[in-house]
Amino acid sequence: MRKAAAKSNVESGCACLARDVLDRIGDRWSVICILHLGEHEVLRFTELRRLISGISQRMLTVTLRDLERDGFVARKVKPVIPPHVEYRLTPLGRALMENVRSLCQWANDHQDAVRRARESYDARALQEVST
Amino acid sequence: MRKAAAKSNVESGCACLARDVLDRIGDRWSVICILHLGEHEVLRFTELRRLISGISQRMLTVTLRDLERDGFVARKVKPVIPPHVEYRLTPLGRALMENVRSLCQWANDHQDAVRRARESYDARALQEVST
DNA sequence: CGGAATCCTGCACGATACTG
DNA sequence: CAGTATCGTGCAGGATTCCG
Repeated sequence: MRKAAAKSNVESGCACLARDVLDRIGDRWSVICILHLGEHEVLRFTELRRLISGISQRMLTVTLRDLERDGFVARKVKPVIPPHVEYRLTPLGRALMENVRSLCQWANDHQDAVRRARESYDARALQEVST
Repeated sequence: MRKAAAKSNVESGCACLARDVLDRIGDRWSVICILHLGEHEVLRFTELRRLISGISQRMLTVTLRDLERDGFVARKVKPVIPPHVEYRLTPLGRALMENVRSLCQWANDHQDAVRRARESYDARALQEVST
């Protein structure tokens, strides 16, 4: 959901909506990053990369930069060779993580309901085709 | 975030994450639809269209269909001419709305913090360029 | 090690036109 | 009124290569 992040945030009549924050939650990689950082306190770039199997190195860079830019993640560079960079949640980031956590909780609890609704919907749609 | 909805939901090692639900929350139109339906109990297609200024009629169709498919929205067609279609939240949809609401609340409360973080980040980035 | 730069592709979404 | 069908396109995001 990086995509929406670029969109002009001019909202409908619905005023705020705080798209900025919702976008991060809609972004798959951001959520995973936040959850991992919530569990490990501090992580290096490559450690995160290993934890999040499937992420391209570019997306990890971009995701972390955005999270840092929004004040959710703190990035600390130790000027040594080879480079040593640490990432951790800021207090704001931790607050966000709490929300994400409870939301994931709710989502999991109702995941089955969604799956069933989807299956029955698809089944009905299929029937109409055969009609 | 309709985009991610098409993605294979094979998650990393992080197991669940209930991407299905998070995607809806990341989707701008879905959130707006849900909030409006939460306020009006029942709405017709065109009423929603007017409430959500800026949405294309195609996106409203697609968004509503997805929400219905996932069991968040109920669609009732009255077979008259001209057609009369009503949309309302299901119990599951209302539950989702509660979450969305409180999340928006939190987002609004911290929107300023994010904006400030962003500005200071951008300011620093600009400085380095001029260096 | 932790990125930045570049290229390439698919698909999300808007605009437009047509229908029962 | 409430959609569906079709086309055009911008840009998100993966793969690859190079760098301090």
